[in-house]
Amino acid sequence: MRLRPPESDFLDIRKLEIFSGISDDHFASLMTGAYVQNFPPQIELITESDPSDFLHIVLTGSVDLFSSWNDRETSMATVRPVSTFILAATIKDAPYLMSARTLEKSRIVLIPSTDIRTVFEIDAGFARAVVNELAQCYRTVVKNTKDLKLRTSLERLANYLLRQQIRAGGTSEFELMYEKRRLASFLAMTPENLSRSIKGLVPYGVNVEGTTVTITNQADLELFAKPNPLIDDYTT
Amino acid sequence: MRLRPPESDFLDIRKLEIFSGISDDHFASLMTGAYVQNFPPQIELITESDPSDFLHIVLTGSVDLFSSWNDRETSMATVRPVSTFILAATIKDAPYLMSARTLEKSRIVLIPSTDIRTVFEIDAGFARAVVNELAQCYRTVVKNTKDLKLRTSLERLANYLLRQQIRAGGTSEFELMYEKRRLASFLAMTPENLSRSIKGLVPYGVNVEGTTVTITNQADLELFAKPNPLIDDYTT
DNA sequence: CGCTATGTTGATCCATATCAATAAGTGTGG
DNA sequence: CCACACTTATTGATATGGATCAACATAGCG
Repeated sequence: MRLRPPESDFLDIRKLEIFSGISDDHFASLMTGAYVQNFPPQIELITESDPSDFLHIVLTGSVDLFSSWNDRETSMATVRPVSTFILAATIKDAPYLMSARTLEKSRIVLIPSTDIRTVFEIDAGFARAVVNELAQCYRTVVKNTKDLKLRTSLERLANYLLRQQIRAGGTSEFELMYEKRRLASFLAMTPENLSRSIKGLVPYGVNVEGTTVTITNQADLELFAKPNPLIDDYTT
Repeated sequence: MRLRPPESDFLDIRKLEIFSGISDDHFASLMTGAYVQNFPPQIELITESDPSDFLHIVLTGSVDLFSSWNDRETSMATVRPVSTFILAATIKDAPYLMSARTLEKSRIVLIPSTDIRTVFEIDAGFARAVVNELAQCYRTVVKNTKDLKLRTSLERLANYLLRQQIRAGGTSEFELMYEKRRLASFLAMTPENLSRSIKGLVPYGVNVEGTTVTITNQADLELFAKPNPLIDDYTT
């Protein structure tokens, strides 16, 4: 079951922002303890409240981060290749705040948290990169909170579509990255409400057929959505 | 206008978690460039989207972090002594995502962001402490998001009161830390809704007179609120 | 003191959730 | 390859949490 990462994965991981400043030695020693595994879809990789034993890296596929309370569940984020997740818990040696499950067949690297913390203590370049990654994560969650607190669900949907459009390269037609059920949960609405909201955006120049989104009136949609870099730009 | 921090402040700052691992030399050099200022209440210290010129530290008083979009405004957090804010923006050299205003007369230290970034690059102990602080901040915001997405406003209020009770030392009677207007905004509700929600908690053993909260039935309140460390414990 | 901002209460409206039924995919095994 | 089961998406009807609007009370504050 335990498999060292092969060279090809190794290179993908090395290219990650978070390993940009690490010494080759320290990187090698992290890889020595690392696992790589292929998971089928819908596998729960981690469960909230569990101790954070591994830093996870998604090489291929995608992973849903979600949370539960009192029989309710909500999708918090989707992790796509190549990026890490559960970094904060690993660093703080604190329990996971979110659960994670594969959305599709996914290739995941697991690096023991103790190894991460050890290298973090002795490799200043790595520590700096971790700070950058965490600062990025923090800012993303803050933006998300602003989205939730300052916008209605229709506005959240409109801005979400504009963000996806940019990720898809700015074309007027693009595909939804995941199923509407979970999109609804991510946007803090019910599936029924999402269904109706999609229709509610037709007057602003949006058409959705299945998973295909077509922006028929970019100007109108932007006028309605009022996208703002301090909420919608996930790169800064 | 520019004032070096006097010795007494200096000591308070030095004791901050974030300066625990820093060398005396580097700390001294940060203090050399630092300002200390007393601000009256309701002064806007920073404005979202502005470049992050200073790391701020609240010595006394309190500061509200808030955000706006499309003529709406929401309170994101309250910073109380002695702690820093806007660390992520400082580290990333990115624009502020939130604005900040004093709630009361407050004594604030300002350390030029460039100085912070410089020391951060050369002082590994400081870098590690920054990581810890950021990881903490990140986890707090994640908890906040879970609170928002998984709970109704009544449940958020109930859990907020339980958290405040703990902060106040666990006594059945304690004071609300700030005005209801802003508490409502922080909890993502209107003042009217908060007013009614407070009444809505009477059946669960809560009485509020002015700013004095009395928990008359701890068990009932907890049964209703279902507090959870993965949402409500801000220390882990 | 009065003035202004904050808090409360009531009436109403609206966004969104919930419940229910149907339709449309999606996957599985015969 | 199709039939069946099962999940997901849509649509309609209704309920409800919370917002809004308006009036009044209260409390800080110059």
